[in-house]
Amino acid sequence: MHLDEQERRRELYRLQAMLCQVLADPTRIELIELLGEGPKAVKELAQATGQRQAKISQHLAVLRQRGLVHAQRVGTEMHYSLTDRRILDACHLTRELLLDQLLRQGELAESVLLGERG
Amino acid sequence: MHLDEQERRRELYRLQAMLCQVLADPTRIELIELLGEGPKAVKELAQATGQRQAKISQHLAVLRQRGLVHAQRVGTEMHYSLTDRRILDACHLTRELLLDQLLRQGELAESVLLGERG
DNA sequence: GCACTCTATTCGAATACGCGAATATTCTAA
DNA sequence: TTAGAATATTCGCGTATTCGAATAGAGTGC
Repeated sequence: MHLDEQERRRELYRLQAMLCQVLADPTRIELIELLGEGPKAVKELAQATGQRQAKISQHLAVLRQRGLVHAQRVGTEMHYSLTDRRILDACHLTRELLLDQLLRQGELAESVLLGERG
Repeated sequence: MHLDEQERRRELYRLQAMLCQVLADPTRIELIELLGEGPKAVKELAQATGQRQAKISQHLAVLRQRGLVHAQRVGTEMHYSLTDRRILDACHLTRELLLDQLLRQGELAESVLLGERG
């Protein structure tokens, strides 16, 4: 299989979209943030997030399949950790973007309110 | 409505997930990259991506609704541009992550092959 | 072996998404 | 006002995702 430049670029976009899809879930984002503090067992994660264990395992499976986290058995527990701490950077960058958006929207809302008053 | 610390954080995760969802489509990523070069008309974007106009408009609508791009009418054309160039940074960071993942997987594949041979 | 803990998977239903096709809207020019 | 170009929207279908509920492993200790 030989791909020309454009096809290669589009294939990359496709994979990148799949990666973003993994980050497109609030529970998974929270898991990534928690694992940013260090390795944690599933039970801990379930407790910290307040979600059912099955749900956490499901999301961890997604993160695992996409290679974002790594699992290691310790007795009966599974300890999960991030495979690459830059995953956190990506999360934080998108969060910054989000906060700026919210700020802008806030300004917009404010100006709208001012406009209504004027 | 008053939210405690944890609820506020989870609300932020929810919004962040929505933002990532927008980035979780190859066509939209390509549009963002193209708009990174400067403002472009819908027709140009359709041409550059090789996709039908309706599809491009649909994706632009998503980007617009989420505030990632801004549209300006010029005659009969609509010129789209990025509202914040850091959207590009976010895309590039996730792409770096992806490339490293692919590299690691390549190394893994290589070691598996070596293992098979050994 | 059995009981217990921790974790993973499967299933089904509800919801959300992406797409093509068709249609509608908006502007320009004559 | 009619034609035509550029863009937007709607609709319907196939598919993917998420969740809870239930169930299945896997490891430990007795």
